[in-house]
Amino acid sequence: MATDIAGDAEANPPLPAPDDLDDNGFPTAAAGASSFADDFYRSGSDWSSLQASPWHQREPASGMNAKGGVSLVQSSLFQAWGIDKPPREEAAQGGSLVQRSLFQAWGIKKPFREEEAQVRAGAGVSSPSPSPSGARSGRKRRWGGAEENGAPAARKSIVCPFYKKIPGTPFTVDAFRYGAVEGCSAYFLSHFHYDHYGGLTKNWCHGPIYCTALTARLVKMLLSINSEYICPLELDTEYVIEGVAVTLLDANHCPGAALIHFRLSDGKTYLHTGDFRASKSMHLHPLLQSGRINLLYLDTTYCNPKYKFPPQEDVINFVVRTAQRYLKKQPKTLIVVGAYSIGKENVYLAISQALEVPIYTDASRRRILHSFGWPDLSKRISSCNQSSLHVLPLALVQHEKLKNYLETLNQRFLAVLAFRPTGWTFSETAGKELDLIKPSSRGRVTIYGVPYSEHSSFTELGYFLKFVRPQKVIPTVNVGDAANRDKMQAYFREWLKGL
DNA sequence: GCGATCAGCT
DNA sequence: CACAGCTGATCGC
Repeated sequence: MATDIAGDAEANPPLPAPDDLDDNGFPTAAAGASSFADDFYRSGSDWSSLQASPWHQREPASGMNAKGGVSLVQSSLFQAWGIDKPPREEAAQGGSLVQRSLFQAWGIKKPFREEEAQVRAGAGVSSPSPSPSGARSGRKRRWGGAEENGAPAARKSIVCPFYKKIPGTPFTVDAFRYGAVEGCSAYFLSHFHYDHYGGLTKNWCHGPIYCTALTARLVKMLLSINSEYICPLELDTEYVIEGVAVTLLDANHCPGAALIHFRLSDGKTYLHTGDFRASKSMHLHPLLQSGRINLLYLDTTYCNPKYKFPPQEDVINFVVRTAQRYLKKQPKTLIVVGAYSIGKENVYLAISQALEVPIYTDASRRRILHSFGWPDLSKRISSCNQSSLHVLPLALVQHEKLKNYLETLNQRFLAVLAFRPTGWTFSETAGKELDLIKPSSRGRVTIYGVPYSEHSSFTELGYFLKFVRPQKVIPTVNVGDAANRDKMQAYFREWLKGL
């Protein structure tokens, strides 16, 4: 059979579901709303090979515990496959985790959901938006905005889009802004960036949140989520959750970011990339080498040939060399790296190591960075702003603001050299040499935009798809625009041709 | 007054 | 362009 791609134009529409569950195991939404299958087909795809029995009728997998929750079936896949891996901090102290109920380990008193504990209609999801697919003139999707006619829509009125649901399971990924999602009893968080955890507040009460241990620490620390909802999972360790084998893999994105691998009891395997940068090391992972992926949820942030950028290592070398050059010319130069809450750590860590200077940043970021538990990073963090390396919010990396910032450090520095690491500024100079990057200078402030991306480039996406050979692909980014969806689907088709 | 969310902006 | 937010205004309590 030819590879099916989400969005195939000549796909046949499905028969209407006979009851309140569609043939992928998702409850059909309230009247007027769309089911997973409806939305999937509407986006133009053949869904026929993904039939799965409804989740609430399936037999639990053998590893599932009596309470219908979670049990650990293998302590580590690396262990199981005889691959050497250094022990992680949590794993080292939690050896007994393997045998114990994870509910107990996480301090959960009772399972969140028994079979009948379906989300009540109207509990958190009110009547559906008239335009659920939200094609909004190229703007990023907004949630819960007032619709055109009449009174402002109730909050949380936007339903969870199908591409955040995992068919045949009661799972969603990065779907926290829709209140209680019908049929969902386990909410996965791929990584701690706002556009993925948005909607998670201290009042969260819709079900357990599964994520990596590092992400779990951030959720607890910064969002004040009741810790009984937070379920940290070790990387490369298979868990059985609601009868589905789940494994988190390093996503090579920001600290704590994970790919999520699902193996259903009927043998279907799905991979959700969250946000990721495809890398060679992923090709070595046992779970991605063995067997085919039936369905791939793909981070398509840069799924366009105009996005080309070098390996992160090359960019880091460029940044370090540039910093050294400026310091030689002017020893009283302040080096600034712009960054969001988490991500880009390796850029300033490399500068810190090469120049042998500590990393200064404000107290809130220091707290976040220390929470990673990375000794090489922690030991270089300083609370003294006399260091010549500062990490600032990206919003501050502008000429006027850096000029003001320099003045607050009265005379300690005479110039500022700042870096904005991002993927998309490089689209213009695509294919060019790093050394051709021209900084923007104004007075004593020099700013370099550098193509340091934590998402896959277009070519890396191509390599990844050819390696994974998914039967179907669901893009998860830039899906608001139909023309763009079609373009991406054409790329997928081309990459997978003949595989 | 307070926390959550929104439009606008980068 | 569109990353992953940030700022200031507004909403609901």
